[in-house]
Amino acid sequence: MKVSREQIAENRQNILNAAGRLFREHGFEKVTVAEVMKAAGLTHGGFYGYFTSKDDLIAQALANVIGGSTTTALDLDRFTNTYLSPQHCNDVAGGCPTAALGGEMCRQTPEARAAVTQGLRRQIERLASSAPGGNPSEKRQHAIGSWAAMVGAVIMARFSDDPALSEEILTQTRGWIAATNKEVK
Amino acid sequence: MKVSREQIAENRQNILNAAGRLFREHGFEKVTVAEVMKAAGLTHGGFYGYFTSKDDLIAQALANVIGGSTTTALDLDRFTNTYLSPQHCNDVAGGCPTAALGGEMCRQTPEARAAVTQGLRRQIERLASSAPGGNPSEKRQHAIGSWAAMVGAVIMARFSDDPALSEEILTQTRGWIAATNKEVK
DNA sequence: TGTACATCAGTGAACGCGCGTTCACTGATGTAC
DNA sequence: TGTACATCAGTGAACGCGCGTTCACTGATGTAC
Repeated sequence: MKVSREQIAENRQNILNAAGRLFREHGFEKVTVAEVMKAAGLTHGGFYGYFTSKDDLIAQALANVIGGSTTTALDLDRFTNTYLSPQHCNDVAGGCPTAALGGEMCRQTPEARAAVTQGLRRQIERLASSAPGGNPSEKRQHAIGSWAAMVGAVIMARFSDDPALSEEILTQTRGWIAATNKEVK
Repeated sequence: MKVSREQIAENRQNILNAAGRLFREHGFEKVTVAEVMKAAGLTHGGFYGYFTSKDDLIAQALANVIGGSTTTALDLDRFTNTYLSPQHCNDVAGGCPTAALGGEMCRQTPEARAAVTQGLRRQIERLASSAPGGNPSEKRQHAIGSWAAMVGAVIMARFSDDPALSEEILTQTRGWIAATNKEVK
């Protein structure tokens, strides 16, 4: 049956949100179009009214979850602690898309890669504004280095099958980033 | 037709090597059993004489590619420069399995995760031996922090669709790690 | 404002393809004599 | 050492399932009068 304009917009957003969570949790390949539609409260047949293909959904879901975060500057110390917390590490579906899907991104369509590259640029800029360092170039180096360490640490903490090792990776990386911050300040 | 014992051992190794490369390049899901067998010079029907399932192949291919590297200590400075080089960044199929597949590892079988966790432990120990720091605990923190940064940097450099940004991420992370090393020495 | 009708979002059955897995068969290997 | 035969790794056709995608149909929406 036909549906109101507002309902269409809401359904679209529901599909994108559901896809974003499911992709982060299970990866692009393991998630089916039917699962996404069901999670959004619809049936699979309606999918192609919203997207031209599954790849199109992937690109738009990434743009949605990345574009959703604000452009506000971040406090690097606080952000680091939140990012490297056990809570974030355990919340794959609701956590950082780069940590959950970054490894698969290099195999995605140009559209999808463009969306996450834009997100990467913005993230570096947000972190650089509050990074330690005497000049913009030093700040940027700190932002890139600590962002890389955060992403790598969460990925490794997540695949380790030993909780103690996972915990150690998060804690030690936090300590390491904090140490580099102090030294330059 | 039956085949000599040596040929069996060689075929098995060929399958594991082919799988290791294909998985790193395309991800676990996109690679088919038939493709792996073809790359190893065999037909797909013989696969189940070597492995009980595709998941079994994944676990054993990971153990093979990770167990293959030696336990020798690494020079952290030199290793960092090699790891964060454009060559390594471009060689997905022959490069670090953690960077290529780390993001998908948390969704794999317990056997596969056990193999890569063992590899992670060993890698930390190898790096820690040559890491800067006054005591083993400081060395270990440096090893973990810089290893996380290397993995994260290569992942992000690979998915960025802008070569200049990729290059910057590698270079800046290299510089950042080098800076933290000097400060403590 | 009320009514008739064209539009079109959503439904669910169906299609076709590809993949993991199975199996009967083949013929080289390696062993027993 | 040579020969006959049992073994079993490899082959390729086939199976069954699941997934992305299509499509004829439905019925609520929103517009034209």
